[in-house]
Amino acid sequence: MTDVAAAAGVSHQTVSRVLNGSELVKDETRTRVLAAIAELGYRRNNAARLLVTNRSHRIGMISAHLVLHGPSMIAVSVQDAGHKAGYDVSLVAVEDFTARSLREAVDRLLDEAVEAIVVAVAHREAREQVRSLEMPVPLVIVQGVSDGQRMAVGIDQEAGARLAVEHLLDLGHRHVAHVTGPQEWVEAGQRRAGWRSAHEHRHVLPGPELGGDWSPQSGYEAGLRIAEDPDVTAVFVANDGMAMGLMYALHEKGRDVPGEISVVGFDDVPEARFLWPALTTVDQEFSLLGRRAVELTLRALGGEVDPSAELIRPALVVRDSTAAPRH
Amino acid sequence: MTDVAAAAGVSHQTVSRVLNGSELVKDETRTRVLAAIAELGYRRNNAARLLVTNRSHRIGMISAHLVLHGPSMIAVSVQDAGHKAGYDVSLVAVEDFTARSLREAVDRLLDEAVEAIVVAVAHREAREQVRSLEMPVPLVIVQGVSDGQRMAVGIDQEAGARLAVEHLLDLGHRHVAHVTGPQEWVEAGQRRAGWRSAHEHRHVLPGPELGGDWSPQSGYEAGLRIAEDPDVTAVFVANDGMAMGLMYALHEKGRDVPGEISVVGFDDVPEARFLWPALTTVDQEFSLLGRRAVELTLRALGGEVDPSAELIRPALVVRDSTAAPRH
DNA sequence: GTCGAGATTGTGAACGCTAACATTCTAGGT
DNA sequence: ACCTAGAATGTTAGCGTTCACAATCTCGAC
Repeated sequence: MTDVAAAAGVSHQTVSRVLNGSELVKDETRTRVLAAIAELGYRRNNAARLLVTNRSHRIGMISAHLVLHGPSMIAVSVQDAGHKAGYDVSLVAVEDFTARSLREAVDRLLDEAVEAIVVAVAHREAREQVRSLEMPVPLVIVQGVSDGQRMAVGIDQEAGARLAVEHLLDLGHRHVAHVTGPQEWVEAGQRRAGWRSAHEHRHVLPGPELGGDWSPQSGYEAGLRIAEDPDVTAVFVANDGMAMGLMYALHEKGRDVPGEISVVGFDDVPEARFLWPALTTVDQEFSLLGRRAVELTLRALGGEVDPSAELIRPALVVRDSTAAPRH
Repeated sequence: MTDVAAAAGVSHQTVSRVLNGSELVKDETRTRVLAAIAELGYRRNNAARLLVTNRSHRIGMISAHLVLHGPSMIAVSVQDAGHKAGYDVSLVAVEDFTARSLREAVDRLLDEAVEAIVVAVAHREAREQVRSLEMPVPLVIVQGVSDGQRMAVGIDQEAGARLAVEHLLDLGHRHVAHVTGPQEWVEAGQRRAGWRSAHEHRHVLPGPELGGDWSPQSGYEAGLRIAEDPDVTAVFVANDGMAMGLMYALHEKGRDVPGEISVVGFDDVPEARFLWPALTTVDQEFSLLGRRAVELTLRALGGEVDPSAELIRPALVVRDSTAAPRH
């Protein structure tokens, strides 16, 4: 900066003013400074800047299971929205949810001087651990939150599940079976709750419930069991990956979808449309979620105390894996 | 730091020494300092540190198309490997490959004081643009590189394609059709080259070539055309997503896979095993790629000039979408 | 006891920037 | 010509570290 100042024949402070877009610089001086900057290929040192201003323009994000569709979409979209708002976003992926590994993740982010932390981990355990951590910066929760919750943005999982189940019930199915996600995930619990409440609302008993772990393999195993049960005519599967595995098992056992059994997934992964049959599923608008998360973070950073945001409503995408039951 | 020094009754320099694990501190003093640190909840300011040391312990990565399987796997694995090596990694996603947007991406990273930049964009245009940029830090290319290339790590796409095509030829197919990726991607070109060379090697003419853009939709369109051509008994599709679309089209047209037509994909996405029929495909070890990229970066940072690494060999995963042709 | 080498600790400056205040221009009014 | 308010610019200090060197301890050998 001193060099630039010398080259332009001004003081370093004037250079600083130009860089920060101050009004108090004569146009002619500004031009001269800018020219010097260009000529010298000068770039301002952000470490020094951060040191004195204490503003890093960086927000941190903690994620997990980045191989799964949802988490990775959220990570990308937060990153993107952050950039657009002039923030860098640092991502750290955790592999388990012990107090220790979360503490480490938070510390790593704090060391990077993040101004806020976005937690996109829908694991119950993780959630509690993080909450209990002392946090010198605002903390925003993404994913698996409930309505009205402060400092949190999310998609209404329960509503999504209800959409799926009601669609099936409307088609004339007596009840709907459910393949759940792992119950440690709050989303899994919420989708399950939606499934139950949709049945209750119609005063019918829900179909059988099978446990899964999001993986196609676990869906496959659930499918094998469902194929044996002549009573099941419709299944709501907690994500598209498992739905795929399940349909594979049904195929393998010679059960027709949707002729004998209707299937609804959750996520609307890009492949869903090209499964055979094309999968009816629930679409979650992840990119909007990311934007909302950043927006909320910014509000908190702006001094608003414990802002909250509305849940995003998912939408049902009806394709070919669902039909009325045959009698 | 001054506070800690005061609390421990030493000078700030001694605190600094403790923090940096210097040997020259009496055990007793060290203990006292550590206690003071813990008590005051002190954490060292990295901005100040960076300012004086000029080492950011951060490497930058430029990616694109993070929704696609390959790019996102690579991003995650570089990030991960970087962390394990004690580096933070900043990711910036570019949306197009103009000189301007790449310049911006690089600038953004340089502003974050990255010590090296990893470019994981397999777009020809992007590649050239980046190469032409003045770079004050080492630049490592990941993806779509060729053998022996300096400062680059990659997976041998051509070998992978040859594996796929030879498998089909070995089964007795006369020749193999190919659905390509977009030709702006160097991977797409390499897979295409592998497809051609496998045919040449057997002294047979390759089957028809259809253009795709990685999307299942484009695979679907290619599938529609292939379904009409009675001459095609085997297709090598440049990625699994398009293979899915293609198989969907074949189903729709009543063509049996693999009875009438065999299909091989590329990527081995987690869903591939659960397609119906389960997809034969080529597995790329992305996590290894990420590790190699970081390793190479570290070597360059360590002063080695233009280090190079071997290409990673992909593996064929044979499942149910391929079979011998009927006569 | 005294000296000196090595161990341990301390001191001051510097990294590149911005904040706060001080100084110098400039132009309009008298 | 002279004053003054506001515009434009400059000066100094300090952000929290580490580096280079200086100062002080400690302990064994004489």
